[in-house]
Amino acid sequence: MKEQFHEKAFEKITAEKRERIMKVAIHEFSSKGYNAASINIIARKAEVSIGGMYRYFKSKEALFMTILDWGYEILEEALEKVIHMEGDLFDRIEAMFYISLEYVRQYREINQIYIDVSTESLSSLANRISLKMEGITSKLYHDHIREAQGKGTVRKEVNPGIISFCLDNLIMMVQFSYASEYYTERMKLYAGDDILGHEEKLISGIMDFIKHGLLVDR
Amino acid sequence: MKEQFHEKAFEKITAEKRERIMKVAIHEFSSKGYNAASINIIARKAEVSIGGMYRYFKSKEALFMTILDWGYEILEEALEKVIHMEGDLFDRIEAMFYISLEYVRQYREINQIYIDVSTESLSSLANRISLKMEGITSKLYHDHIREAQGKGTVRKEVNPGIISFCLDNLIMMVQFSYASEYYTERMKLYAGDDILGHEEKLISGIMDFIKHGLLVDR
Amino acid sequence: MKEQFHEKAFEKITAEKRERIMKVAIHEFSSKGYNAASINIIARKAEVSIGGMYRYFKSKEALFMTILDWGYEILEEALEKVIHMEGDLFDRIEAMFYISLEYVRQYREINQIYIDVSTESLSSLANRISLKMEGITSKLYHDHIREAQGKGTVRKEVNPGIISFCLDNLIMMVQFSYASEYYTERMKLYAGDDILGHEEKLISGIMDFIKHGLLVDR
Amino acid sequence: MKEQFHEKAFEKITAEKRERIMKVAIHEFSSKGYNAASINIIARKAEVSIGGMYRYFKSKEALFMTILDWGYEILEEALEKVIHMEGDLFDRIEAMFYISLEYVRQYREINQIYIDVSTESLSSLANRISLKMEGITSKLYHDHIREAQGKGTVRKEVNPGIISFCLDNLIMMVQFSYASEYYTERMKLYAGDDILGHEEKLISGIMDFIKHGLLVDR
DNA sequence: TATGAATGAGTCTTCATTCAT
DNA sequence: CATGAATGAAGACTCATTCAT
Repeated sequence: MKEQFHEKAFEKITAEKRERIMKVAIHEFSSKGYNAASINIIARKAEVSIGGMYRYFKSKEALFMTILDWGYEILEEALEKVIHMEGDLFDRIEAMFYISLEYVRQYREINQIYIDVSTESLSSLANRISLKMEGITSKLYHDHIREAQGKGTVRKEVNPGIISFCLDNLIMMVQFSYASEYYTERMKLYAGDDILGHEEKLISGIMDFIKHGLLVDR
Repeated sequence: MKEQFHEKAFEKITAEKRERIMKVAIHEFSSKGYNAASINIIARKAEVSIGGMYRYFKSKEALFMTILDWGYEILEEALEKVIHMEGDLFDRIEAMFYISLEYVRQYREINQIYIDVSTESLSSLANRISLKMEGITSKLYHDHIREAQGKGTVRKEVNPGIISFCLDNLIMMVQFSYASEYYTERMKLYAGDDILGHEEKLISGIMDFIKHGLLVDR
Repeated sequence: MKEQFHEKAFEKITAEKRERIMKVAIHEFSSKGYNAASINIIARKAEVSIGGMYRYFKSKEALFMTILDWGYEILEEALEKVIHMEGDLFDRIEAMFYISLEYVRQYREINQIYIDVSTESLSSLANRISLKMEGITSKLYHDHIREAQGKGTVRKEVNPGIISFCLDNLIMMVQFSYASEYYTERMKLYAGDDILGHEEKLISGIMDFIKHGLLVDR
Repeated sequence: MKEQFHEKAFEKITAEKRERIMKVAIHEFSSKGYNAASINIIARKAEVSIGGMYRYFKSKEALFMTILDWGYEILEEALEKVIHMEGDLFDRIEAMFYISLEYVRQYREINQIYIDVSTESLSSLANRISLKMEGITSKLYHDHIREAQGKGTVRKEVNPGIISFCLDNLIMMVQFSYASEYYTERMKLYAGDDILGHEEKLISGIMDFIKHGLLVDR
């Protein structure tokens, strides 16, 4: 039974209105951050009365959580594909890169919000939700690394935990780099100004690094 | 000629007072985030008059920038060691990990603030400052990777830009993982609960991955 | 022809629903006070639609008045007994004490609301209702004091008006003392912590005082 | 060391301003009750900025408590006279009536606020303060009743606790009757419409009742 | 008749900034 | 120079009441 952060009233309004509210709210939170975002402004921009807003969401936090949750649901769906796909460890990792990229392209603002959430100041509740997802992917990496070690393709000395950490770091940073302007600039600084628009090159470069890092020496 | 974010008056007060203000401000910004932090509270806690605060810093933003700047100066000093150290690429990378770790341990709160800054919502000016540093390290990686390729130790196919990006991502994420509670939890999820306190193991695991990822096949 | 504060619609609903609304409303008003009480919350808790609420009562005030009225009706019934009982002045006074006690025990929350009403801030209309009752009892005292003076049992110098006032004050304060926590504490301060549960002692002590105060010297 | 409910800043402003704020606040609280009173309105009427208000008082509650406290201090001073006066029990009781009357005439609105405070809904903290005073007077009555019993003037059977309770009830109700319109109406109902302006008659009537109620039979 | 969605003025409170002293 | 009093716009949130369905 899923935890709900919005009130039932939010489900009863027209899809158009619901989406308008979410869109405006996501934009407000992503561009100003949780604290500076204003419910009153969101209400005005979404052409909803303030009282209405509070019928849909008990509090500012509830609205924020609803957004986080919605974003994770979408990401979860996307990850389902990786979980059930065929192929070896590296196929999956590569798929993860492309899915992350796809996700950030479609939902850039949501991704910016996630970066915010990782901030010390945001409520631990938000943190916990946000970690749910990581639990799934970490297990995914672990299992497939072990499996590959069993098959003899990945080096025995490799520590699955530490490598999972590295892999997710690499993927997450690519995602961040496409989500926030700051990280985009940073990526351009390292990988070159022309990296934008050449994502396959970026990913194949990283995959090459990963494969050599993990595969048994030939 | 360095950009200054504080007023000259700030330089004229006693070092003790200056440090007290910085300490209190850093704590306030790191624990509450930029928006929720309050200049009035900082002034009160630092036992400085509000008027004084505004004589030292034109605005809340200026105080924030001063903190960022100060943090980067310290980091810069630390990085100087890596730039001038002897040893090969991998020695330097490893040194970077340890220096980052040392830095985050000594200046945890500053590091939390940097995480905040990478957020979309904080002014692009802050972003620019924060990127200064990355410029230096990216060049460092680039140069040494090329050098190592020249010597024949690192594989020719390796793209120095992309790998620089990967290396810094790995280092930065270790740093984040020790700075913010959120990222600490995440690291434990991937690398195991007992990773805290076993930093050499973590770093040697990552270094092993990096070396295999870059070295020519034996 | 009784003044009605509710709409006719309120009489057409089932007794069960009517009582549920009254019960919830009494609880809300007594625990939060008139201003802080919320019609919307009362509606929700009583499982009545807001629109319904406003069909039964024109306004928050009308609901409040209905409650007051209902409470007085019950008290009135109880007082009927005293009016028609046999016995002398003092029997009646004592009966008043016991009836008040019984009333406050059964309808504690209503009594708390009456305390509220005596407050300057509540509308003068509410005040008028609340005074209806006092008119009856004051006449009761007057008449019986005069009668007793006629019979020679009560001292001639006694001013019936002033003594009525005193008697009702003593009775009302006992009632208040059992209705509100504040007045309970106060009573314990004066009459001793162990007075609760020893109401006969309290009342007989007061009656002794009253009798000596009024009776002709023997 | 007295508990302070206002901020130090409140002591530093001019007496004129301080009194203006108190006067306006007392009027607002007494006429609307705690919940309906608005700090913003108080600020506007007292010609103080909202921010200013909050520099003087941490919260609405703090302002309210400051008022309560101030009222009690004045009452306390007045009661000092009774404590240190010469005369027997009845002289003191009579003095209490006159002091209460004087107090309510000078500080009618404060007295209305006290009536409010005894309401169930107001914070227990306010209640505690408000009970401080009663502690003093209850002891006063107790002691003097016992003393009079020792001297043989007051009947032995009289229970000092219960009688203290009665005495204070009678005094308090006179006070209430001059403080709130509701209680004034009620008093007129019992003691006659012409009782206003004939306070000596009222008090001597009550005193007669009390004396006969307590003195040994002659 | 009955519902409950919608409204928006108004509540308490915070805080960056200014400026008279 | 230095202080800290003063400002008031803005924020999250509540609630009596209306009205379309």
